[in-house]
Amino acid sequence: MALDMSELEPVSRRSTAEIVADRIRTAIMRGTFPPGTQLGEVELAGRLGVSRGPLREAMQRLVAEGLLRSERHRGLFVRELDADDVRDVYIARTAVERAAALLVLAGDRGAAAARLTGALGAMEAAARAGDAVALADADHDFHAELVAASGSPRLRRMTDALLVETRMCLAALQETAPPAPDLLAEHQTLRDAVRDGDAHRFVTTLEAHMTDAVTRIVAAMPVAGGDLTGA
Amino acid sequence: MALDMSELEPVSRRSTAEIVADRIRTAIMRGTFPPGTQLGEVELAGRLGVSRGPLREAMQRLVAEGLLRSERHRGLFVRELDADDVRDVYIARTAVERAAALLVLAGDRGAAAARLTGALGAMEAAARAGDAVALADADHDFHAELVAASGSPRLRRMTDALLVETRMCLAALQETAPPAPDLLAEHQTLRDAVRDGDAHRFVTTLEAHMTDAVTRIVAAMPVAGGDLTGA
DNA sequence: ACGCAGCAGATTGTTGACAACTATAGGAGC
DNA sequence: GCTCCTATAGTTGTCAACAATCTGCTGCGT
Repeated sequence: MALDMSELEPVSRRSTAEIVADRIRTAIMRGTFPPGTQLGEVELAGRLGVSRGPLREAMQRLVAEGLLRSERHRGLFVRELDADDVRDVYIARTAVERAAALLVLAGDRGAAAARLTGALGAMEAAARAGDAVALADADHDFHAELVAASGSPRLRRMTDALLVETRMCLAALQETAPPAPDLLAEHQTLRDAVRDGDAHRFVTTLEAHMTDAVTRIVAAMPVAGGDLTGA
Repeated sequence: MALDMSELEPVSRRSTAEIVADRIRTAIMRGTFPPGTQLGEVELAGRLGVSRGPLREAMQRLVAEGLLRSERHRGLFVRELDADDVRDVYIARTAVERAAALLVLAGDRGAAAARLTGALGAMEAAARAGDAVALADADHDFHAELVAASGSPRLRRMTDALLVETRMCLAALQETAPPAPDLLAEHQTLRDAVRDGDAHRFVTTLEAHMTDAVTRIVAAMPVAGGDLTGA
């Protein structure tokens, strides 16, 4: 692992809006604010100990990321994701992670494989402990590490946003319970493909991994226009 | 082309921050604010006829998009792009546009090819007229249309941001003057590949197109640490 | 009973002023 | 002459109050 230089960094270099945005983002990710809920400005500002000004700035940031939906003079709502959104998230993730993996394969594969192995260890531990949320965290970290290892800031930023949306889906579905052994095996295959420099195997496994996740999530989703009328 | 339903849309559905962000984004794109310039809040707010509140919200949005760099208690600066950034932008663009093209090839190729042909017409007209900025606009539109035709909102949003950064590079270089005939031929090849459903040809041409652009831009860039000292 | 005008409550959008911080220019001391 | 300290100007960060708008309810008229 890299050195921990956090002690040397200035304390308050991050703006208040950024900190507030991070807090709300994780809250949305964890399912604290289910999709569709309205976020009142005064209540959130009071709860976070800031005024409405910085909070509104943070909200605009989240709107730009696609996590919130803003209706003028009506309020801010947590974005609701339908089946098409789930498909779209995974299409984008596949595109970005594929590109990241190709960059990794052209670079330092050993270091990347080591980082992925670390994330794999966390997944195994979570799976053994039967901790579903920890498993989701480790899964999240695995893919984040993969893209981070590519060294591309833009792919990294895109993935961060997409992973948050992924967690939103999972949180809304209240633990879709993917079969842990299969999940582990697939990620192990990805790690091995990175280690061995096998691009074709990686891409094939990744695409299968993504389409599997989509079908599982979409199947567990409540039907969009859930009425049983003939139309 | 699709129907023009703009008359039916509500007048002020877009928030002020969004409008302001669009204005500043295009200004940065067009090179009105060169990279590195500080954007004073009071001056911008006065020029746009809004107060500092909405303007700061718009700024946060642009910071989230990666167009601005915020230094606490010091100000907002237009992001400066070095050679690594150029490479990164084109890596991300290649990843996104490749995925978009594969979606298009799996969908309505004819409609997509028609939209691309329209953008190609604008490129030809601009090339004939020798209008470099119009050519850049048409080039921009071509790639935007391609990704829009994929029907993926997320790929669309990513491309919008990446294309703005692309224009930033070009504007900073004061018309890098790519050979117009070659540019036209490459885009024609891309259109034909979409029309014929030739995925391999499309990807190959796209990658060549991107790497060409990178080498051309990087070569025309001022050297990062442009001192001639021995180090 | 049903529908609609008008009102009350709450929420968002905007503004101007105040506080905190940074950078620069000038002068005192060595 | 050079360095360091200080005052000052200009910037950003934050806040509380004001204005505009939407929603739900009440009461009247048909």
